[in-house]
Amino acid sequence: MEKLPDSAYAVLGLVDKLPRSSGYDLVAVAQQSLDRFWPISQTLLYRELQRLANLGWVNATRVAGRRLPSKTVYETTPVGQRVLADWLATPPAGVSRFRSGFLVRFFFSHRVPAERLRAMLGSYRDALQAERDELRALVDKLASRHEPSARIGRLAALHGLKTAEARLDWVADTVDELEREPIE
Amino acid sequence: MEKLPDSAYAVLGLVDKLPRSSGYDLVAVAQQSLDRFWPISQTLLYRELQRLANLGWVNATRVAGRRLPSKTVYETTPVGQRVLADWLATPPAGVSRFRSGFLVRFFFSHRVPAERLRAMLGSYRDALQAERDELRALVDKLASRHEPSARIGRLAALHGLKTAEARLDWVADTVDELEREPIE
DNA sequence: ACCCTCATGTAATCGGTTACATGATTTA
DNA sequence: TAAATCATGTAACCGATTACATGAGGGT
Repeated sequence: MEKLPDSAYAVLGLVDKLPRSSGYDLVAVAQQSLDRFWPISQTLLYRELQRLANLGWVNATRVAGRRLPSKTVYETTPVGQRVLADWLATPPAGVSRFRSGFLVRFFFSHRVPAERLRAMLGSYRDALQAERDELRALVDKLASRHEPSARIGRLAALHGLKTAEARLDWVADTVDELEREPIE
Repeated sequence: MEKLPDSAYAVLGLVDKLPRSSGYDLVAVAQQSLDRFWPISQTLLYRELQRLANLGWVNATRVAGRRLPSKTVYETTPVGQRVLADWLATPPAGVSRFRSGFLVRFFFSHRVPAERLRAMLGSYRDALQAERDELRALVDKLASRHEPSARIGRLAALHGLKTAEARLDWVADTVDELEREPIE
């Protein structure tokens, strides 16, 4: 059994979650929800859709539109559903590889004048606050709905919210410490 | 001015931070420190080193070793230092794109039996705890040292520590909620 | 003799992004 | 008739990883 990139399974999951959706629809969904913790570009999504169809994990059905342009809709096959279940059960390889544009800069900020360092921390805080506010709004919005997917979405958003809040605390602490004891 | 990937500047930063180090040394440093928030593989590091030398941002000096094999050591040029300072001052593009193998699975866990879901959360918690313990140890180790680089390293580690702790809280809350109100 | 550390690379592949192209249909 | 939405793609590139190759010197 060949091992595909996680993005392939993510697309499989999307198809399973929203059966009989077009690629176009799935792109929109991916951009709104999944994008925060597993970005998938439009091109990639279509490519994976092709692959999944070739593997027989999803069925592609052409639907002639009477008013809207005709489209292809997808749904998972029994095989696809089993593969998806298997993938969900395998723990992700290693810890989450995350790349932080802020931290990599911060790490090299020896020699950076204190004032600049404060500015860096400031714009990081701004970005975090924006993210926190968005996620807070999303959590609130989903709190009123009780279907499984809404609950899961809310919990995923909460994960991001807690993360952002913790990092905002870190920024505050760090600013304090650097004020009390500037570096060099 | 051409725009290079952040990894190029990260390597430039490494050279600047540890002047007259060999590629081999820098690989080791990158693997230990930078790896958590900006992984750079050995191959990539050597490639970027080449590029930086060609650009004149670092000087490469061949050092014949009498006992150890000869090596090439690097140091930033004045131009390189200015470029590095500029890069440090530019805020990172967008928010940090992070990919979570756990969250992407969790997001598709509709239909996953409650027991499995608990197992997923459990192994996520294990990974987080391991990360938290490592970072805690690193923070403690660096707390005793007061040079700029140790302080920055400690603060960067604290960033990861706080993040891991917040996520562990999230796991606990989520396990509670799913116990009180299972999904479907 | 053999393995470990030091030291630096090449080759192949791939996952993913950016930019662009196309065309139909609906709405203003 | 012009813009917006729906819908799907191609081409090119690139950053990064994996796997492998090589060789010298020191330690057991």
